[in-house]
Amino acid sequence: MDKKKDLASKLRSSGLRPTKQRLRLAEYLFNRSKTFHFTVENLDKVINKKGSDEKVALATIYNTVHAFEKAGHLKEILLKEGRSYFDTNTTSHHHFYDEENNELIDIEANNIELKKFPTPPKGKSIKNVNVIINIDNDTQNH
Amino acid sequence: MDKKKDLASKLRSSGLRPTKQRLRLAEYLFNRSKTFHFTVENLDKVINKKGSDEKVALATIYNTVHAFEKAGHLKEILLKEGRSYFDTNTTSHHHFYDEENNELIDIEANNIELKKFPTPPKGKSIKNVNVIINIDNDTQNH
DNA sequence: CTTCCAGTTTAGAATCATTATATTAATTTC
DNA sequence: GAAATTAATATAATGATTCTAAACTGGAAG
Repeated sequence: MDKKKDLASKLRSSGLRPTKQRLRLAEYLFNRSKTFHFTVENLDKVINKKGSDEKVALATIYNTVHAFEKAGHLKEILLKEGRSYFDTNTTSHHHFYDEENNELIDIEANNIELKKFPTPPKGKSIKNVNVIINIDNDTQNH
Repeated sequence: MDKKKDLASKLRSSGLRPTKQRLRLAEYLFNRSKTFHFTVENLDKVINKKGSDEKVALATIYNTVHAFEKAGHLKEILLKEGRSYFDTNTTSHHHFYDEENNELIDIEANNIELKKFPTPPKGKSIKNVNVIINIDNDTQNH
């Protein structure tokens, strides 16, 4: 199957040796039709669920996720302190965050437009813009 | 001096007993002309710098900062995982974040306006919007 | 093929910020 | 003021993440 080969070259062209573990994680993360959000804890649970063929060490999952992030295949999302969230959608976009259900929903970049735009301080330029819209149940009005 | 008295009633009206430690922290945090950003580590260093009259336990600093946050006197800012940032500016506003100098700069809410605005999922309403604009040195162009 | 070795994986220890615990101290209430 | 409640403290515990040092592997070079 040539999906495996594609992954291997994706890794290679990022300067990452396509090891068994990286391919396994890459396959889980990238061989799907829709992008998604996850934590390292999630990933560990899925990859190392009981009965799975071969375990991948937690340290390797951390290493790999960071390597993928550095290579631009993942984006980190800052949501709450104490836990890192990652997104396989690496295009410029934003998020709804539903704290109730601990759920993240993508907002396409072109669905948010900053009308006014502040000038960055002298000598600095904008690297990226990060919008998180926190949402609530609106049943009981506060 | 009636600043102290003001602080005490500020605490009391938030349901917080004006203890020595809370007053000390409140004085440091709120009796100043400009709002600012800090971490618990910062605060601990300043409050418990050697030679200071009386130490405040680190746990108390955490408790107090959280109590102040809950009472609406502080806002938490999510910047990088692993460390919480707080802001004494509790009005609705946004931030530039200069990762180079690890510096936060306020952007007034009315300097950013979302032109298009996505509709939140059914049954949900917007609680707050959080914009962080990451900035870079623009000397060497990438 | 075999050898070799830089790059990887691994288990477990270490770290760091934060939170919990259990005791002591300070405030408010009666 | 004494009792009751809330807060402060030192220290231990936690939980996510990073470090370490040893074992392993992919793939380049013979």
